[in-house]
Amino acid sequence: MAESQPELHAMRHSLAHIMATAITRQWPEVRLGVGPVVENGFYYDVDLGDKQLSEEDFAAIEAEMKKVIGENQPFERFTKPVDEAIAWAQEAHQPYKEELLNDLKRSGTTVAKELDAEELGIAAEGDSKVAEVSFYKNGDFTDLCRGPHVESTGKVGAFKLMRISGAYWRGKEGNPQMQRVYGVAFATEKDLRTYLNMLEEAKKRDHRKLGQELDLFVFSDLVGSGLPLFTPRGTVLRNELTKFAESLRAVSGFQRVSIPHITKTDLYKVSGHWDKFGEELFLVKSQETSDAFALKPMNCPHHNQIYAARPRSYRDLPIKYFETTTVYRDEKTGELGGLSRVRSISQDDSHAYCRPEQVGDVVGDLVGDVQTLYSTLGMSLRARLSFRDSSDKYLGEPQLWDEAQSTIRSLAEKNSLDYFEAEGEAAFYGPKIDFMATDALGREHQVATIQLDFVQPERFSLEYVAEDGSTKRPVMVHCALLGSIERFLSVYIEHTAGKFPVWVAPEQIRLITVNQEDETVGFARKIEEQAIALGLRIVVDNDNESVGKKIRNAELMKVPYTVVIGQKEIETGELVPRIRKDIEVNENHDSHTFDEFLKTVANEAKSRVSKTSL
RNA sequence: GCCGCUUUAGCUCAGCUGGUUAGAGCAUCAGUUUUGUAAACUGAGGGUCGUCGGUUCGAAUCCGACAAGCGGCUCCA
Repeated sequence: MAESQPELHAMRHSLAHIMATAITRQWPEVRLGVGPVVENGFYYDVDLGDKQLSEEDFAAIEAEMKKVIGENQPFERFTKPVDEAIAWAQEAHQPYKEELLNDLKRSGTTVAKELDAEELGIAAEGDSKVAEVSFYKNGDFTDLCRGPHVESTGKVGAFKLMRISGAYWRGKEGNPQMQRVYGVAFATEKDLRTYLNMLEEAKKRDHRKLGQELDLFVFSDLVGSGLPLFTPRGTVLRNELTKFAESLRAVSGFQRVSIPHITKTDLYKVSGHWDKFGEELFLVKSQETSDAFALKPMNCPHHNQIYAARPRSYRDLPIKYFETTTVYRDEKTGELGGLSRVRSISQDDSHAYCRPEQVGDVVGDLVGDVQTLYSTLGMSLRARLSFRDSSDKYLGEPQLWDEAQSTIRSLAEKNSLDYFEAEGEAAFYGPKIDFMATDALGREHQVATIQLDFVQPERFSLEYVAEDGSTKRPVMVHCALLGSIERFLSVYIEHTAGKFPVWVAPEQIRLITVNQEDETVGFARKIEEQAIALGLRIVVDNDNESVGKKIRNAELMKVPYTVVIGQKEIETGELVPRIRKDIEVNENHDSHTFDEFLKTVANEAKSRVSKTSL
């Protein structure tokens, strides 16, 4: 979905100016922040003092924007010496612009990230880094701007204002809060409609909505925000996905371990997490001892203690532990939402301890597992190789880093990953591979990750005895295939729109009885028993409702196979299954005996085929 | 945590500018019906209108605080 055409970029940028023009016409006292292009559109940060914009103002702003567009004002570029520009900003009562200009003058950039925190917004003194700055003018509206723009306001394609939100000036808490008005924009009316339709579709698939409709999970005010409770159906979903992930682990030689969900806080003082993530810890108080406890926010330190419990030989390595377990993080309330961001995070977590020369094999296996998992789920993958840059924030021996990074790079080649390298994205403790999965709507989500860790083995003094009798440090490899299972479910529910393939479907077959007579219900029960014996998830619907109504209910619950049972089926022992539309059927299901039908479905489930077209 | 919006029955929603016993559809329950591939019929139960406080003769309706949800910001080992 990346839009990279320079023209479209210019259109969006110009629309930001046009919106600022429109807002300035209506509220001349407006103080403007920045108005950049973002994915799919643009925004402008505005400060209207006491006046709070709301979405009700959109109609008026859009109308005014259309007027500006209709006026087809040319965008004129001109430059001013930087000091004149500052004077202009002061005169125009644009303090935010003035601040930007001062940054430009002093540092040659306005990018907050590139400026030291204490430098931000300080008036410039002495020599200027830039001599001149550029402006764009359309009609009466003039704005400090690097450009580029379209020729004139008439040439901006199609747009729509979308929403409004609070945003700190320059993203810094403590700075004045501005209002950010977002719009989307595309080259043509048609592209805009396509995009809006995609949003509609995404809304229909929203996992929170489907979670409610398909009875997958709930929240309770009494339990608390960010703590999802999984219903029987939702639990099936979770379990099938984790079972699959776990089965891949077993093949790669991981051993299952099991740890408590709390620990003395001392553990995190040793690991170093206490200082870095202390605020995210849920603290637990003992009424018995004076020790301070915490709910675990990650599993590695616990797993490390299993490794450290006895001397390890180079011959034992790699030692690989895995576990599907839940960690708890006291996320800020404003960050929580559906299953995407929760406070109880289940992970299919693993830690492998290996000799440096084994890193390639260990990571290679994991990369293979990630590929198998996501191709089975019908999602394409992209990998980001997160390496270090030249700064000194990274711990561990540089030589280890270099070797590991080149190992990772060659693995990416060998596994023909669709990858790119990102310098400076590594964790301070080691390089990593982050996987992004693309869903059915073309949205990309960060999912699995494989991280090398040179630091924790050091902190916990993890060792093994080498061939020559010396003591050495193992390298640790963290990996979660699904990542956060809750977040993964949110992605997967939206990817499939709730039409789960047979192997994950909470209910695979629904039997609908035509009436409630003993003979009919008895027959259905017998089929149910057979199905259960084959490991299938089946439900008999013998409610006192019309067949049409019961079909409808099964359809709404997106059950893959529905079978109506009446006199005909009892007499012939054959059935005509009703098959959910997205399921591609190779075999001829038309005239099956119940026995054959159940076996076919059981095989489909067992082989984890996803014969669905999403 | 910050800004804005929202919160009425299990679900989806109505309830005009504060004024008598707060409504609907679906769901639930009961009865009738014994049903053939996307909604049978009749009836009943169910809400201290998110919570607490305030204004008022009177609050679902106005104000405040808190909580939860939503959209963003920020953060994300």
